[in-house]
Amino acid sequence: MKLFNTLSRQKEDFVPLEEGKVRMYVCGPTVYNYIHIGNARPMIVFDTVRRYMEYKGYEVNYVSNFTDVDDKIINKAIEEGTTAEEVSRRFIEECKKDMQALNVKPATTHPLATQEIQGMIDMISSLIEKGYAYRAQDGTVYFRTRKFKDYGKLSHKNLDDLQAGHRDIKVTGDFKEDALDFVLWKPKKEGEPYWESPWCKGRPGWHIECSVMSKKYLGDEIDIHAGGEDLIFPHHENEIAQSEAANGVEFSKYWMHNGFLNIDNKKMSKSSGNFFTVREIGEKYDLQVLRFFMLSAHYRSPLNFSEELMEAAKNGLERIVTAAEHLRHLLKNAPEDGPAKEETDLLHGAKQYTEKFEAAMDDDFNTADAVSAVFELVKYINTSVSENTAKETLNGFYGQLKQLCDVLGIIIEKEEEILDEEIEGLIQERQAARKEKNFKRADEIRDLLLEKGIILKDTREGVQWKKA
RNA sequence: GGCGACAUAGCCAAGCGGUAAGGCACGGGUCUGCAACACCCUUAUCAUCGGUUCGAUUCCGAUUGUCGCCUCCA
Repeated sequence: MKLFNTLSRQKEDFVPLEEGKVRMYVCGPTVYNYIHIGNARPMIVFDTVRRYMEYKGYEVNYVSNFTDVDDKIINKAIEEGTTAEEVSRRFIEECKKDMQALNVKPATTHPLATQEIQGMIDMISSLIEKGYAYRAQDGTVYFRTRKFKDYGKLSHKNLDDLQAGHRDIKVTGDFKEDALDFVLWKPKKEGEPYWESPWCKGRPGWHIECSVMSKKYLGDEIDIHAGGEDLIFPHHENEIAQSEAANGVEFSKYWMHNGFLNIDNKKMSKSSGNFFTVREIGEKYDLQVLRFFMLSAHYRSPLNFSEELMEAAKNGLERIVTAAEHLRHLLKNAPEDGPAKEETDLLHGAKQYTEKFEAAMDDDFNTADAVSAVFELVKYINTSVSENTAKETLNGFYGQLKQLCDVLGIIIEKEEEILDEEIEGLIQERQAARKEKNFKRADEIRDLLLEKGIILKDTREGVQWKKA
């Protein structure tokens, strides 16, 4: 299995620190609102990475935080006349609902920044002891960036260029030793939540949270650290500096970053008005469609979002789900006797698609290619099965399709839905009408059912129905 | 200004040295009472210019265009 490591800017073979196990940390959202569809990309992408690792037999310890203390949360709380704690608690719950609808598996641990303050204080103290951090006269604690020799190794920047870039926007009036130094602990302002610390009443800087939570739940050294590409600098660069300075070992072996989701080829932003929450999209589409859409491109490429593309994704997903439905339908009346030789051969021939799928995923999680393997399998199945296909064969196809879709987090298995008596009766009546060639009545009933959200299909093997 | 990414059919998107996967949409057809589903057929020389090579979409250089990071935005 190869993955692209931002650190080396190359695809590298994945070799875990510990045989058969993966320790993975993904930077989670700041919970001051419903998550937007840009937040959903890393969630979906790295959930898929995790699923594939598990498919390959790794035991994955997957940690993803919620940043629940931050200026934006505090502002929201002030706006609503409530507490930051209430705001973050509420949106964590809402976020979890969205994640469930996107079929993102819950992390092994979802730590909260506010629950890990002591660990942060400990790490900051240790950094001060080692000379990597200092307390300024206003109580702010800064990281001494230039002291950390490897600073810039992830984002491939050198400090002097950074300094030059900063010159025109350099903020004066603070107590930093150097413009590049970043905040580890900041003093509270009036009305803000705060914690006691050796330096002042205040709260942690953003970067220290992830370093601490990663250390606590995964250890000093981890396999994979992931997040959006915008986090490379400064967030992840700073995490590396903090963790490696404090722990004395390499923080993360591999760094993975997803490309951005754009709207009409522009970066999504509230100020531009091209901003969608997952919740909003969910009103119009099953969020499975959003997930499927996100997997249609490579995770490192920018991905454009539009209504047209969602429609295309919806139709494509439908094709896969329909094939699965068809198999389940056939399975109800399938012959029990063992499969003929030809069928066994067909089943065997289908293995090539699983191989193609795995090859794609092994190559830096090429989900676009993996999805195409699923489509090819669907076509293969559609042309291979009929009402005469043996149960065992159908089960074989179904199992294979399901296995691949499970890796992608695409749900093809629906709970057996129960029709109510009225609808059941209408379907029966329509069948009777069709038998008598009373097609007018048959079509009336079909339209009626459509209004009730039931779509009928008359197949060679009988009537199929599904919810619209 | 510094660093980086990308440019493949109407749209989306793989491939990355040996003459272009897959999906959506469109058109034609088979099946079906019709519809839907499914199946079959049809649709590209890979931004431009140069170079390397027996051979390049795939490597190198230049040009044009788009985008991102350098601002606690995933």
